Amino acid sequence: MVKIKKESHRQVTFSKRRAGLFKKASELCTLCGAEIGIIVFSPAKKPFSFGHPSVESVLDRYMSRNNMSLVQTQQPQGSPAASCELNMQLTHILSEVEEEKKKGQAMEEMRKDSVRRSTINWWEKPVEEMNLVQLQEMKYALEELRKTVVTNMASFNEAKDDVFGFLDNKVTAPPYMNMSSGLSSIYYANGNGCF
Amino acid sequence: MVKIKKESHRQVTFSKRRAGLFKKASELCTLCGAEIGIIVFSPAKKPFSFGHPSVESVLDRYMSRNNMSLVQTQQPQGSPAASCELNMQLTHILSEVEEEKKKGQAMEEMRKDSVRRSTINWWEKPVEEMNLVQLQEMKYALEELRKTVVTNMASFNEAKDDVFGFLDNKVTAPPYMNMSSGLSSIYYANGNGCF
DNA sequence: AACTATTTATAAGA
DNA sequence: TTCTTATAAATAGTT
Repeated sequence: MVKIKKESHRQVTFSKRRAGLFKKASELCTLCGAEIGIIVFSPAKKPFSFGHPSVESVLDRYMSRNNMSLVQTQQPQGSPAASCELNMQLTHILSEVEEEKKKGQAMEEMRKDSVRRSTINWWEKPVEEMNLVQLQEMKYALEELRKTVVTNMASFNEAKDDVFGFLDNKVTAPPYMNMSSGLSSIYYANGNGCF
Repeated sequence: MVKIKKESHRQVTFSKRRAGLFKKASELCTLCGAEIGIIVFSPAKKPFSFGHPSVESVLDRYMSRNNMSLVQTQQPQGSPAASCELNMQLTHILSEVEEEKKKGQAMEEMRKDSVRRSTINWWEKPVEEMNLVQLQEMKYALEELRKTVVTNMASFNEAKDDVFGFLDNKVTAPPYMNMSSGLSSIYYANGNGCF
C-alpha cells in the first residue's frame, strides 16, 4: 500500500475513506459506549474532526491524564531509521518466506511425480540443491532479524519504563451524549469550516 | 444499531473494531498522506490512541488552529508505535514460520515414505546426506527464531502490562495484515495507548 | 484465537 | 460529486 500519486484520485479516496473512518468511529461509540475523538488533516491540510461526545471533551480528558504526569523527560528515542531498516528486513524476509512457501508447493508436486514414476527422490537431484542454498540464505536472514529485534525490543522497553512509569491516574467521565440519532449528530465541526 | 448489552461480547467487539478503526486510519495516512490523531476511551475508560506522525503533532496543530489553550506537552516520540507495528509484523511472520515448520515436518514424513519404497537408502549417498543436514539446520534455525520471537513478545507484553496496565489487549497481528505492501508506513504514537 | 458466513467498504467507471 | 457494481475487507457468530 503506497501513497496514491494522482491528485484527483487521491482526493476522492481521501473523502471516501474519511467518511468511512468516521462511520466506523460512530459505530464503535454506539455499539460499545466508547468515547472517541478524531482529528484528520487532509493532504491539502484541511482539518476534519469527529467527536463523541465531543472532540473537546475527549481531548480534555486525554490531556488531563497526560499533563499532570508529564514532567519532561525529553529523551532521544528509538530511531525511526532503525525501525525503517527493520521494516526493510522484515519485508525482505517475508518475501523469502513467501518464496519458500511456493517452493514448498512445487516440491510437493515434484514429490508426487517422483512417487508416481517410482524414480529416485526429488531432493536427490542437483536442481534442488539450488533451493537449499536459498534455504541457507533465509536462515541467515532470520538470524539477522532476530538480532535486530532483540536490540529494538530492549531499547523500547527501556525507554518506555523511563518515560511512562506514571500512568496510574484515573479520570472521571465527562457527560455522556446520546449517539443514537444518526451520523450527522456526532460530526462536530471545529469552527474552522471542517465537515 | 444499539449498544451491545452483554459485557464480554461488547469487550470483544470493542477490541476488534478499535483495531479495525486504527487500521483504517493508517491506510488513510498511507494512501493519501493525511495526518491523523485518534483518541479512544474504552467502555472501561481505558485510553487508546493512534497518531501519525504523532498524536501530539496533530493535536497541537488542531488546537493552534482553533485558538484553544494548550499546555504544551512535548512527548517523546518514536518507538512505541513502531514497536507495536513491529510486533504485529513479527506475529505475522511467526505464523508464516510456523507454517513452514509444518511443511518441513510434512516433507520429512514424505521423505521417510519415499525411503521406505526406495531400493537405495538416502544415507548411502553423500550428496543427499548433505541435503538432509541442511534441512535439519534449517528446521533448527526456524525453531530457534520462533523461541526468540515468542520470548521477545512475551516480555514486551509483560512490560506493557506493567506500564500500560490499562491496555486490555495483547499485541497480535491481524490475519489480514498484508506484509508485502504495508511496511513502509510507520506510525508514531505517544506510547500512551499505542494500539 | 481461528474460522467462515455475511455484511460492509471501497475502487473504478459512468 | 453521486451512482453503480465487482471486488476486497471487516466483522459477528461460532467453535
